[in-house]
Amino acid sequence: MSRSPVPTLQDLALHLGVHKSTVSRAMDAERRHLVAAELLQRIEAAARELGYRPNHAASALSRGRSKTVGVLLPDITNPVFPPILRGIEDALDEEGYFALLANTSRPDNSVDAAQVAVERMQAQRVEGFLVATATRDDAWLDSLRQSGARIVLINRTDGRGHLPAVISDDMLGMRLAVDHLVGLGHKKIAHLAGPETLSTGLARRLGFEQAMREHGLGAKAIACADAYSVESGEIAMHALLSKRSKTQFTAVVAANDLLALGGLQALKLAGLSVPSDVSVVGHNDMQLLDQVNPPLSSVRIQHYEMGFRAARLLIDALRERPGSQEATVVLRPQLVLRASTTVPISSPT
Amino acid sequence: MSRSPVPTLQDLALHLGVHKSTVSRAMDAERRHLVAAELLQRIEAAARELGYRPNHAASALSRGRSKTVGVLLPDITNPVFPPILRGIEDALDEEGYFALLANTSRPDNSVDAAQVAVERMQAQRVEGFLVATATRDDAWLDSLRQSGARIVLINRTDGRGHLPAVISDDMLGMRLAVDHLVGLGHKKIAHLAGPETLSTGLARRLGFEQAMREHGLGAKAIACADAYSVESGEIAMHALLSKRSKTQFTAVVAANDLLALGGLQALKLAGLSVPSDVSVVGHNDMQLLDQVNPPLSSVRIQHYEMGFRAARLLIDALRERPGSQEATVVLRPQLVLRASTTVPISSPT
DNA sequence: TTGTAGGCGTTATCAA
DNA sequence: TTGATAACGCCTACAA
Repeated sequence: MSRSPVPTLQDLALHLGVHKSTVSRAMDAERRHLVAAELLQRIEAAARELGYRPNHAASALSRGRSKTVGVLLPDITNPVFPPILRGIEDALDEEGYFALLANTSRPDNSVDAAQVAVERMQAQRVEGFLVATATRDDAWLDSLRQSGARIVLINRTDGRGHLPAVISDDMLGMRLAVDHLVGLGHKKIAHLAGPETLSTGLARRLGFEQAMREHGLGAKAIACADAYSVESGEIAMHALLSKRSKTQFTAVVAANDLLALGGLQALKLAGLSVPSDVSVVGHNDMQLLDQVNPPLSSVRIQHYEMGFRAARLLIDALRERPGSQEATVVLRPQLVLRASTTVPISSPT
Repeated sequence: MSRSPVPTLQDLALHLGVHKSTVSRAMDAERRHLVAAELLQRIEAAARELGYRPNHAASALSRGRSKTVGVLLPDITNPVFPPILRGIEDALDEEGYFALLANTSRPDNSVDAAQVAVERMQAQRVEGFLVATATRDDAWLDSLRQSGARIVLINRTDGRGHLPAVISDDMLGMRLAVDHLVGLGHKKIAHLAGPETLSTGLARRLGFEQAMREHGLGAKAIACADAYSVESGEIAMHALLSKRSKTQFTAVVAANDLLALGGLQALKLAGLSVPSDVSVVGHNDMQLLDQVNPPLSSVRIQHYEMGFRAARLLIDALRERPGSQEATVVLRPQLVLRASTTVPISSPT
């Protein structure tokens, strides 16, 4: 039968007694119309029969497009990223692209993990990058940009706004949370802030402060967690509680659900109950938040949509569709109310 | 300077006044020693200077190896898969491989999503497949196998054991749960089973039944959920409760944490408290299980390890390292005790 | 130790 | 509408 395990265009051509470039044309939707209808039929039949599979590497080499993009994220194990990735892949899939994924946060040499990943991706000739690594130290990102790579950021912007990005309106998210609590009657509201090295940590803290200002309230009670984790949230909440006699807060807005969860534990330990003593609002609305006790109110972010839109933006840019080039898309978050917020107690214990 | 945006071996060779095959050799760790030390230095310097990046498509075409494997899973959004994927990628990374990912469960044409994905991957000339789609209807898998593709299954085996796989010992997992409950004094134990169409659903149910048999206990109270979801768990638990006057169970083992969570809700609704009225054990030990109320005991599965080992197995097979060829690796689960189990009440209400 | 020649499978550009 | 030819960038003989 066929000499190689998987037949090539040449094999097909030989089999049919036509030239391989004719077969090549028949395989390409864009140029198929140049082939006689009857021949086209025969070619397609033969392709099916012999089990022809296009060789992507050859095509990539020949036309210089790999139909592949690099995706950089810290750790797919972090629950915010799966929906983002799913969105990315669904969008890529529609256009016949594949994602090459790299988890850049590694236990060992976390420093240049991103660098190394980028280089491997460049060897694969990815056509662009989707960067969701959310950290604000972007030395490698800068050099990547300067090398002329196409980049779309996800869930954060670069300092100077040079790069297109798809982000959530973090300021608005915090405003929604604060507005809700103020609407319930809270005046002393604390903030469990995320690390300032992360753009979300910073933006949400600023959003909190601004929202409080808009209501004419002070934003004194702020504790910064040094990571988005339950443990850090618990520690930060302890810090907040130690000053509570001064600040007298009756509600807490956390920069992240994990922090809120940690905060919940610290509150319980301190003998305070949620929401009757202290109301709590999280951020991200990650899965299973409705299963904790009490079910946690949270600011929901459109993770899937972020990924999807970012991938579309990148692909459009690769096609040089004008107008989508330098865009930054800002998605609206939404407050999801559950059982962790209520009217404030008359006076804090 | 260089004529193309990214220089090729040829460009480097010209720049240095040597032949491109010499440069090629210098770039390959395996053949670097064939190049004069001093020349090697110059080549490396020039490569850095001109910003040379190997073109993967070209080398893939030339040597017929894409350094790429396909990963099929239902949905990265399902919390069991991120650690598996992370394990896969860490293992692939070590060997310079990339994963091409496909989420095969799609809202629309879920039937042949896997087929389509496989074909796209074959066009990319993936060297093998890691299949974690856990469903037991494997028509496409069969044909894939027969086409001679290298495959390693994750978290399930095929019916006839034709394919190497990395799985968790589901029977043992259930035994751990049952042993624990029996040790506490429970005799009437119910099972919240998963869908029988999934290998894990079936295996865990069988494991449950066998474990009960070993203790001389009957396994009558079993309700099958039709999906691994909180809602299905709640429904199945309602079914169990409706017969409770007959079965009088004092403990429940769930095939999955989500089912257990749904079960928890149904129990609460029925006015039963966990663990004082009914003990509950989940399965998978997914994240945040320690945050629910009460913190759920669960059978922990080595997800990351499953992914890592499976990827290694595949790579080894690709290298035809003997002995690793047809292996099936069975990993041991572990019971993680939290607050959802205790001694049975003297007589069920 | 280095150079030469040919090919991997596809696409692009002409020419017929 | 089809065929011929030459890339694409790298690798692998083999020759020097």
